[in-house]
Amino acid sequence: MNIIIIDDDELVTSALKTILEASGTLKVLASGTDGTDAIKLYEKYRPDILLTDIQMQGISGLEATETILKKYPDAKILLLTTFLDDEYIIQALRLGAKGYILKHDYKSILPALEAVYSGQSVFGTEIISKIPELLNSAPKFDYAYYDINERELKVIELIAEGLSNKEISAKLYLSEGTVRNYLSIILEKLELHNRTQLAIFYYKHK
Amino acid sequence: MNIIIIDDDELVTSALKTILEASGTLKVLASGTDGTDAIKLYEKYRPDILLTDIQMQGISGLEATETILKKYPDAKILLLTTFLDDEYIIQALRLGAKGYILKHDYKSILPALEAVYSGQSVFGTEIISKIPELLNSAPKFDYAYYDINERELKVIELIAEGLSNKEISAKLYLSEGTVRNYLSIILEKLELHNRTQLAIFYYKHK
DNA sequence: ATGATAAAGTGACATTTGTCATCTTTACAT
DNA sequence: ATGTAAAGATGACAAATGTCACTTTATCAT
Repeated sequence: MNIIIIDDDELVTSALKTILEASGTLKVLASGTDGTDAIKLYEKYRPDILLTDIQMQGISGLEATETILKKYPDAKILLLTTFLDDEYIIQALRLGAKGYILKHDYKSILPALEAVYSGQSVFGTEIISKIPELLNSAPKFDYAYYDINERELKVIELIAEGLSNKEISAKLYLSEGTVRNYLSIILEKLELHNRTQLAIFYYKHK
Repeated sequence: MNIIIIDDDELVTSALKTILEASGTLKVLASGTDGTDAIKLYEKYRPDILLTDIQMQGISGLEATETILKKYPDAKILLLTTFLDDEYIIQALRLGAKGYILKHDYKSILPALEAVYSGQSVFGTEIISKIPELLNSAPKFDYAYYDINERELKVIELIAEGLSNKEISAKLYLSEGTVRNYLSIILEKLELHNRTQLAIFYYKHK
């Protein structure tokens, strides 16, 4: 298995090279210190796997991943990073990286490389279990931003359950007219035109 | 690394035992042929990893996974199966299995075990890229089941975009009255009461 | 050619929805 | 205590929505 290692810190790349090659199962073809190196070296060597840090000067590991995968969709890229950042993880999943490993989990690196080499994808257990949240919480509705208060929010939620104004008024101990007024105000704030659009908006942003 | 192997076919378990132990890095503590064995043997040996088939007589690998994880939340269970079945995959992800490997991908098994042993989760690349769909398409709307035809479906989609009957009629070159009739029929078929509920239904099932 | 079936339209109707201007009540800050 | 907001209510109204019973038109198998 031939790999390329990219990391900001040359101490890290050389340490990794030593450790990984000691296993006897792989060869480090080259190493670099930023996204530009990653792209150049990938094109030059076409390694089995590119092992790269995310946070780096200039072009990040994620940007490099995107560029490389656009040109070589089968590229196997394993991301190496210091911490679990939801944004990074979402990006990594969307782009199609084959793995996301924490640096301090150094014992995981070689097994992860082996698994990726054999065609699998490797992510931390915490990541797998968090995927549903990660993907749902993408846009997220900022009620405060739209100046929606508690009461109005309650009305929105009930509309999003498909209730009529009358049913909502009963549930909230308000008169039907009041509910209508709330709805009218909500629609204006959100720049929508009817309750159906509101329900749709709610499901798209929640 | 100590593991237990479960598979319907004893030929498979013995072959796996031979192949895997040849690596010199792991020991097969025991093997069994169904979900009951899986549970019993897991409790008896508490292996580092339980490698189990899904389809088996009696208690399936997924049911065994659920039972074991309920009692031992930290159990590392790697599922082994013959094909990619969306339902199985969803279950596996929900339950918290540490991996899902295809049997014919025999070269992946050892690396996957190593990666799981080191604390990672291993899933096929196809699975990772399909996760968004898998999680969204969980219940899936069977239009045919509800006896919804092409035209009606189109109306549903436009309502789910928040359009009014008038706008829909313009888009579909129908009269507004006809659109109203379609809606009325759709609501009856789906046992809903208004267009907002229909939009919600659409987003929940698509 | 004709009868059956599906697709589309009409008109009438009761409800619901959304908008607006205008109260009443309550709270509460000064 | 007094003025000013906020929360809630009312009533009136136009427009949109949903239901129903029919009619028209087209299609197509026999």
